Amino acid sequence: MQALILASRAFVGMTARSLAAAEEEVTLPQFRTLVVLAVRGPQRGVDIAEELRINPSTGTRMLDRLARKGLVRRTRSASDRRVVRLRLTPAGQELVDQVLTRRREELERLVEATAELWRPEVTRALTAFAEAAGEVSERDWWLGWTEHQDDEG
Amino acid sequence: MQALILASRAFVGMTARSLAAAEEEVTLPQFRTLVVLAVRGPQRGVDIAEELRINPSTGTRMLDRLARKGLVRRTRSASDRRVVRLRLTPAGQELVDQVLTRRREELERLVEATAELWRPEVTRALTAFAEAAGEVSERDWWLGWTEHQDDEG
DNA sequence: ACGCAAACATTGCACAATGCAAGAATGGTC
DNA sequence: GACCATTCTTGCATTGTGCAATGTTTGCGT
Repeated sequence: MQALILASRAFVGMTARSLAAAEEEVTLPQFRTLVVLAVRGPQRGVDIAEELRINPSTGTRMLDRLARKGLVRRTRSASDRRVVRLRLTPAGQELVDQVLTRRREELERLVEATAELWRPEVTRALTAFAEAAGEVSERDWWLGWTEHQDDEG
Repeated sequence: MQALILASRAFVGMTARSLAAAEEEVTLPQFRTLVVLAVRGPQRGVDIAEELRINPSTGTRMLDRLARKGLVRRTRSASDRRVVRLRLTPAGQELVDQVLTRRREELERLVEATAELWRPEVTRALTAFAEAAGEVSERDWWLGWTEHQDDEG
């Protein structure tokens, strides 16, 4: 169990490091917003807010900031003029791509370095543990980190 | 590797749930501050700030709020009148105790439920993984969660 | 003893993130 | 057409955050 805690921590640390690249351009909540748009495609404001579990008003202002930075674009829907359609600009897409690519590379490197560890009995044990520990939703998972999930020190 | 991701997620979800009890009284950063005081004992403001990796000014105001809630107490040091000594009030101590106790119980329940999983080869694999993934500092670990590390959905 | 630099806490300022409540615009229904 | 629901936005309040400046105190060197 202690070993699992250690391993979880290491895994999380790696995820946090792969995010560091983006933190000069956007904050973590802003990046999460971008990821929603990258993963789900153009969305309505209300859908983004729901996805991120934030109040729509918070979403509006988050998107204000992202639009100001040139990372998302707002367009009023013609079919339903209440809704605002949000989508990534090329710059926003690129930012997300960079982080996701980096993360994937880190993960691949790690998989390669530890391939021999993942024997069936190990993965069986982890899966059983996950079941015993209970369910956590798929979404939100890797997005839910604070800036302070870092190393140093 | 996928299994480890799952297990990590489950573990984190459990941690987040054990924090939920406190979230009606204090925010997560506030709770982290309380934990520092609980774990390290009475501290100077500057030490708390360093421990939490925040600016001292942020710490001052965080402690303002906690003092207003009656969870910490400030006393000017007599030996060095520059420093302010912070310590938990009984209410603050109790709040931390509640959460930590709950977390410990959850962990014990989980250990018990999964005891047979933790064979030597499993823990060996996890430890090796942690080493390969790189180091993350001991402190900050379980404190570094946002409120959004929840389930539902 | 004096002065000066360092240490510590705080305050001022700016900004991001957040929720609730209210409002404006639009769409759909009866 | 009246009414209600949906969608977004704005106003207001609060927390969390950092940087810069300030005030107080300490310690050191001369």
